[in-house]
Amino acid sequence: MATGSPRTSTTGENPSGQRRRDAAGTRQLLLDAARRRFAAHGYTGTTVRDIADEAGVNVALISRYFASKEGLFEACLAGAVDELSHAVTENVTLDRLPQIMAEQLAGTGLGSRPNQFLLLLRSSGDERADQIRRNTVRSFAERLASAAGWRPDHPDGDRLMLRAQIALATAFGIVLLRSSTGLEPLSSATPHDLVAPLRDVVDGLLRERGTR
Amino acid sequence: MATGSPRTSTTGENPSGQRRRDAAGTRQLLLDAARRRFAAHGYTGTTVRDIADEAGVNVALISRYFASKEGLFEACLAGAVDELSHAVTENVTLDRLPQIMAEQLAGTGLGSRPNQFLLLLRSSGDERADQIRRNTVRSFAERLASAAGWRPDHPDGDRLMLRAQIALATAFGIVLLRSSTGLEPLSSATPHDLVAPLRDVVDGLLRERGTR
DNA sequence: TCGCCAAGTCAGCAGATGTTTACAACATGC
DNA sequence: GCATGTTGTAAACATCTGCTGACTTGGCGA
Repeated sequence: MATGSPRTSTTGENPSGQRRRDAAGTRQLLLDAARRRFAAHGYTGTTVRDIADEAGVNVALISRYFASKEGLFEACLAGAVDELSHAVTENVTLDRLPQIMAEQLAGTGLGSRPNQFLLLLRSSGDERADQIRRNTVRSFAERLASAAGWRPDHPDGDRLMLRAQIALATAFGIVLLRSSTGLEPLSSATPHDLVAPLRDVVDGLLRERGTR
Repeated sequence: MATGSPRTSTTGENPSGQRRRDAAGTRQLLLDAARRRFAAHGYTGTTVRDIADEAGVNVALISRYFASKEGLFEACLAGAVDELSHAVTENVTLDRLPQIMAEQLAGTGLGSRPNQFLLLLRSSGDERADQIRRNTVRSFAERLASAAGWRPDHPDGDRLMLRAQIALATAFGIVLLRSSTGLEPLSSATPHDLVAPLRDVVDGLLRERGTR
């Protein structure tokens, strides 16, 4: 795997297109490497030396730029939350949801897209990071529930929220199975392969058939 | 939390009902503690001293009885696979599936039931253990697919298998969300709460509506 | 050109971690 | 009682891990 996206700078580049001394660029290299490592091996399964090596950067710079391993993890989480929140907008409709989920779960954008989801499932033991994780997951569940007509004071709202959370669980489970086991055909499924089954799941869970 | 189930022996017990020297009992204490720890914190997030302390046993006995931390993990995995295979029988029907899933996911049996599922998602880095995990997950997916009419040479069998794997992903995702985030109402949902949504998921994914 | 500060390197510390080794406590057969 | 094998304990080990402090190197403005 590559050591990360090439640094995009306008001055001081060496022949390979990378700057030799570029704080922002180095920071980003560390973030990218850390996201991959944390997502793949979890927090405790990743060492700062692993990250530094993958980024092609000295270990001590992690402490310099992120204060600590936990700081780096929080930065990764914040970035992932940011991108995901942008992808799954606040006002989703049930009709568009399966397509969005399929693209996010199996998106081919650098192959780094599913990492975002995985990060949300990786506990670091750090209380503040876990708080971010929890809030993010809850926020996503509420967006799903809203798409199904849920409102904070909805009568029988718990039932709908539970179903939204189960739909979210399906998404997380798919990412996890794809990354953690080589389960086929799921692991190689394209967004196009996933959208029809996901539509059936979403419809089955969230499409109201009366109050049932 | 208790240090595990009381040792069941017939001789040499002390006043508290526990034998002071009982290899099989100690082994079991270690297995129970390890299952809880591994499921809750993952392989790398669990130290042998954690396990030994929770079991109330000396650390060195892990090496004695299981050769290594990896050996202990494999033993945990084998036990979990055993219990789960027994719970989800080979010939399941689509009708009974939601009830079985709900009970396995939210079963109150000691509160240790969902751990089994979690263990299947915890990678140890050990190649042999990961092989067990993969094979087990694949076996479960095939049982689900079979319930939906899938056969090894089924025409368009991949489509059905993919859907079965997504159903399995839902199960794993639910366990994960329940344990990893305190997401409500999902985390407190009883088997009874889960069975209706799960039925909708299973029906939506696996119940054939013609060949579609 | 030169001084200065940011960016990067290097070695090492203190604690944690998996494992081993030597030893003590106990139960059992004689 | 005593020898013997089993069970449990304690300490130490080599290595790994996160982090730090002193140092070097490079780039930029004066």
